[in-house]
Amino acid sequence: MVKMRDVAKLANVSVATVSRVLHNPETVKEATRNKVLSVIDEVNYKPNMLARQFRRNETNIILVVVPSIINTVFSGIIEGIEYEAASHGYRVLLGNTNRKVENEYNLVDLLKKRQTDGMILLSERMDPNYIKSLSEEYPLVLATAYIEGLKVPSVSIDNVSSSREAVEHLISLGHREIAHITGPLQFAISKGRYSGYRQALMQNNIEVRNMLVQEGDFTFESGYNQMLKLMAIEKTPTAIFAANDEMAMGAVKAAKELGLDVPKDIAVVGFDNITFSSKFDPAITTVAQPLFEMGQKSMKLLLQQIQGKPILKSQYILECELLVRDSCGGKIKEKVMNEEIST
Amino acid sequence: MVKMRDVAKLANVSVATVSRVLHNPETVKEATRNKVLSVIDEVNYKPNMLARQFRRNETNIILVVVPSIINTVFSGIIEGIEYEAASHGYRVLLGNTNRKVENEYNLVDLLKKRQTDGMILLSERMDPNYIKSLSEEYPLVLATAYIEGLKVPSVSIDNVSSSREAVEHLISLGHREIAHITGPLQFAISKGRYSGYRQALMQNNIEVRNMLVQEGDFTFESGYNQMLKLMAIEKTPTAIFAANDEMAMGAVKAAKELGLDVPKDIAVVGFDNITFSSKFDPAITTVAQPLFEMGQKSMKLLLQQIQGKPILKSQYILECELLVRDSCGGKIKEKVMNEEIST
DNA sequence: CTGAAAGCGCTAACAC
DNA sequence: GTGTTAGCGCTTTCAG
Repeated sequence: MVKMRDVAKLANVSVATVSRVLHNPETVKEATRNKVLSVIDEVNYKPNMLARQFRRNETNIILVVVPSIINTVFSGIIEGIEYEAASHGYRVLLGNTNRKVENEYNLVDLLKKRQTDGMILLSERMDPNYIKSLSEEYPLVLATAYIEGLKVPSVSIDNVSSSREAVEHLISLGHREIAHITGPLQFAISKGRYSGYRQALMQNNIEVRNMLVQEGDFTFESGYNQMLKLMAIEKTPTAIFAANDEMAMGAVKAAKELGLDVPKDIAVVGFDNITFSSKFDPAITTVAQPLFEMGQKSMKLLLQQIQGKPILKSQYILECELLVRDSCGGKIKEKVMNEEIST
Repeated sequence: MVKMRDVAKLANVSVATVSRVLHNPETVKEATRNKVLSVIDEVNYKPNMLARQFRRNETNIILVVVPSIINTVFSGIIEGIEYEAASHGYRVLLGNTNRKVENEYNLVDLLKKRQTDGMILLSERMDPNYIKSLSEEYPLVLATAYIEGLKVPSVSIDNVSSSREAVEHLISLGHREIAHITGPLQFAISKGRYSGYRQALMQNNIEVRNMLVQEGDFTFESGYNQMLKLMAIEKTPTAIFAANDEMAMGAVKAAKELGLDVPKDIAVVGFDNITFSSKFDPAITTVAQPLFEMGQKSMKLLLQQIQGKPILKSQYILECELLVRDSCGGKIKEKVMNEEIST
C-alpha cells in the first residue's frame, strides 16, 4: 500500500505539501503541485480514508434507519437521500430495523461511536423524548413522521389534510357512506389519516359511524379482511378510504370476490402511491407522497446540521397530490358524462 | 468525549488493560476486569470506532452496489445481506448506481480507499475482466449475475433451467404457441431466460417462431407494448412467458384491454416473484428466486474472504421454485376438473 | 497478569 | 510556499 510518505519522497516534498495538494491545491506552487499530482498518478496513490476520517473525526457517512427497505415508500425516500448524499460526497449506511425498536436503539450506537456523521430516521418507534435528546447532541432528521410539539428537524407530509382531500373527493362524487380502514392506531400517521377522514365527513355534515371505521395493520391481508367485515354490516358503505395502498388493494380483492365491481358498486381510495398502485386493476386512486423530494430535503436538513449552519426552519411539510385513477370512479364518471354529451 | 485514557485513569489501570477488557477479557484478572467494566458503565464510555478502525485497518462495513433499491428483487436480496451482515457485526453501505456504469466504477474507490471491507455486486455492468482483477485484490462477491467462465465468487440462480421449467409447465397445460417477451438481450439473465424458453420448445418438438419472441426492457410498459404487438400477428400465441413479473403484468393489462381473459383465452407466466405478483388480478404464475437466501449466501461468501478462510466452492447456484398461480390457468384447470368430478 | 511505549497515516498549527 | 512536528485514540508487542 503506497502512502503519503512515499509520494512525498518520490516528489521530493514533505507530506504536508502532498496533503495540501489534496485539500488546498491553490496554496501550492503550480510546478510543485504538478509534480506531486504526477507522482500520485504514477504510483496510483489512494489516500487511506480511515486515517483521514480518524484524524478529522468525520466519516462522510450518514445512517438511515428504516423499518424495511422492501416497502417502496421507504426505498423511494432512500433513493432521494442517496442522491442528495452522493452529490455532497456522503454515503448512506443502511440500518434495517425489521420493525423492532431495540434494533433502532442499537443503531444509535453508530452515531455515539462516531461511525456516522448523522442520522435520518424513517421510523417513529423510539421514545420521543429520547429522540429529542439525541437530536440535541447529534445531527438528526426525522422523516415521514412528524411528532407534534417535538422540536426536532423533520420532513413530513400533512397526513390530516391529505386524507381530508381524498375523502372530500369521494364526497364530491356523491358518496355519503364512506368507510375507513385505518393503519395501526398507535402510529401518528394512522391517527393523522383518521383525523382527516373525520374532518371531511364532519365538514360535510355526514355522521361518523363507528362501524365504518376498522383498524388494519397496513398489510394487503388486513385490507382484505376489514373489507369483508365492512361489507357484512347492515348498511354497507359505498366507498372505502384505506390508509395505504396495500390495504386498498386488499379491499378491492375482497370486493371482487363478493361479486362487486370497483368502482361501479364501490369506490376505493388508498394512500402512498406505491409503485404498483397504478398497475393494479383497477388503478388505485391514491395520495402521492413526494418520496424522492422528502429524501432529498431530509438529507439537506441533515447536512446543514453537520456543517453547523444555522437552521432557520427545522420542520418541513411537503405537499401531497391526489391522483385520481379508476378505483374511485371519478375518471369513469367523467368518461360517461362525455359519452352522454356526445351521444 | 470520554476516552480510554480516562477510563484507565479512573480504574487505576493502564489503557492496555482497558483495551484487553474490551477484546480479550479472559486475559485480565476478574477483579481488575470488573473494576474496569464498572467504570466504563459509570462514565458511559463508548470506544471511538474511527480510531479502532484506523488502527486495525478494517471498517466492518461492506458495500452493496445496486442498480436501484426500489426494485423489490434487489431490496429482497439486500435484506438478506443486511441480516447476515448484522449478525456478524457488519454494516451495509448502500451504493446506488441508478443503472449507470460510471457510478459503479466510482463506488469501487470505496474499496480501494479501504472504506469498506468488501463488496457485493448486484449488477453486471462493469467489464468482466476488471471485476476479475478487482476480485483478486479485494473481497468481492457477485450476486444475481453469473458470468460464465469467470472465476469470481458468485451467487446466482440458473436462469436457463428455471425458465425451461416455467415454459414446460405451459406446454404441459397444452400450449404450443408460446410467445416470449425477453429482457434486454445484452444482459446475461435475459439471454439465460431466453435459452430456457428455446430449450423447452425444442425438447418438445415445438418450432421456435421468431415472431413470437419480442425484446422488452423489464418494464411494465414494455410488457404491455410487446403484448399488443404479439396479439397483432397472424397466428397469435395462446401463452406468454415474460422474462419478469412486471412485463407479465403489463402483458396481462394489454390482454384485458383486448377483451381477452387471462388465463382462459391466454396464459401468462412471469419471473422473479416480486411482492405484487401474488396480489395482482389474476395472481401471476412465476419463478420465485430465493432472494433472502441469495443475500445471506453472498454475505457468507464475502465474510469467508474477509476472514481469509479458504473458499472451497466459490460459485453457488440456488434453486428457484415455480409458483403456479391463476395467470397460467394451471390451478383453475384443476378446480374445474374437481368440480366436474363432484357434479 | 499488567504496564510502557511504539506506532497506524494523515492533518494542521507553527515555524521558517 | 514549504517543511517540521505533534498528535488524533486505539491496539499490540515486549518487558517485567
